[in-house]
Amino acid sequence: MGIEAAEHPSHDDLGELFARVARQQRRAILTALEPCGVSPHQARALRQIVKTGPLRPSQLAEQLRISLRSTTEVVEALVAAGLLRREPDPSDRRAILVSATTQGVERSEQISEVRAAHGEAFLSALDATDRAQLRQILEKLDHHPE
Amino acid sequence: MGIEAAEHPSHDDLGELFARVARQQRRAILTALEPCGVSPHQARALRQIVKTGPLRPSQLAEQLRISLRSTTEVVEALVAAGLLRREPDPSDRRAILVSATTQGVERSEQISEVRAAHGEAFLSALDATDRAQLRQILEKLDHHPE
DNA sequence: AAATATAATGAGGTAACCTCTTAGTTGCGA
DNA sequence: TCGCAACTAAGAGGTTACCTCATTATATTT
Repeated sequence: MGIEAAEHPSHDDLGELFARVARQQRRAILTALEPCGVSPHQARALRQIVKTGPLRPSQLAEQLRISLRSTTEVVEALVAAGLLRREPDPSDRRAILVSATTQGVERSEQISEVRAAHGEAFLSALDATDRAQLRQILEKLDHHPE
Repeated sequence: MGIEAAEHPSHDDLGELFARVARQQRRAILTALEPCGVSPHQARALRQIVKTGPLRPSQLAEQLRISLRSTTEVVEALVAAGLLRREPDPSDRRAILVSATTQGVERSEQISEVRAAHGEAFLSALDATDRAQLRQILEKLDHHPE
């Protein structure tokens, strides 16, 4: 198929390498985040809300690129933890708005610190150039579905 | 905490971008692999066995960087699908050797084709230079735990 | 032979998703 | 203004890809 595909298995290998590294990263973050009492997934959602302000679940889903249903779930967990709050959306009674509680904002800051302190273990293997390159490449790979 | 952390959220963002792209990739592969009747995880294990020849579960675990228990699981599924075979290891009766069946080898080839054909949707957004860079960076990030 | 280590598996759990269905609410066209 | 399609979120239930801890069978060391 590809010209060089037979010589060295570029595509397949790269994909698997990527998947493997992603798995390792996920695990590292999971461990680093443990003392914060939130999963990586929850941390991402919390962070997004803190960053953008109150959102509807559907908007949050869009921004996190996950399904609406999964968003409901994550929000639920964060509400239970007292980090998010659900309020009715005044402009549409079908909808709700999810916003961060004071505790949520604090926790989000704590999470950022923990991540920074932990060096994001993972990314600390890269210098600034690598990180910039990686960012560029990842941005090419990040498909916004609309 | 980092000097530039306040100006542009380099670490955190990059980590999340990475996670997001990884998730998208996982989904793409999952879909692409559906007609092959194996999950991405299973495909990786099968591929490894086909590539290296018979292995003990513990060796496979090491190579895939997953726990022994998870390996048992994946092997089980592939044995059930008729793609792998368990045989006693003649040199140690506690151990078994996992090897690919003829069907397993064929399926592995089919999987490679499907992946190539599907363009690995994901990686096709990158040119050769990007791919080479990405590979280098990922190799720096891939920690072999020993 | 007894103690210890090792190989794999059983039991059971978690995170991070998913789809399909259900239940209000809205808004629009007849 | 009545009726219905469209939309919002959540309930029900499933899947993938992991994990740890306990158990069983064998091997190795003492």
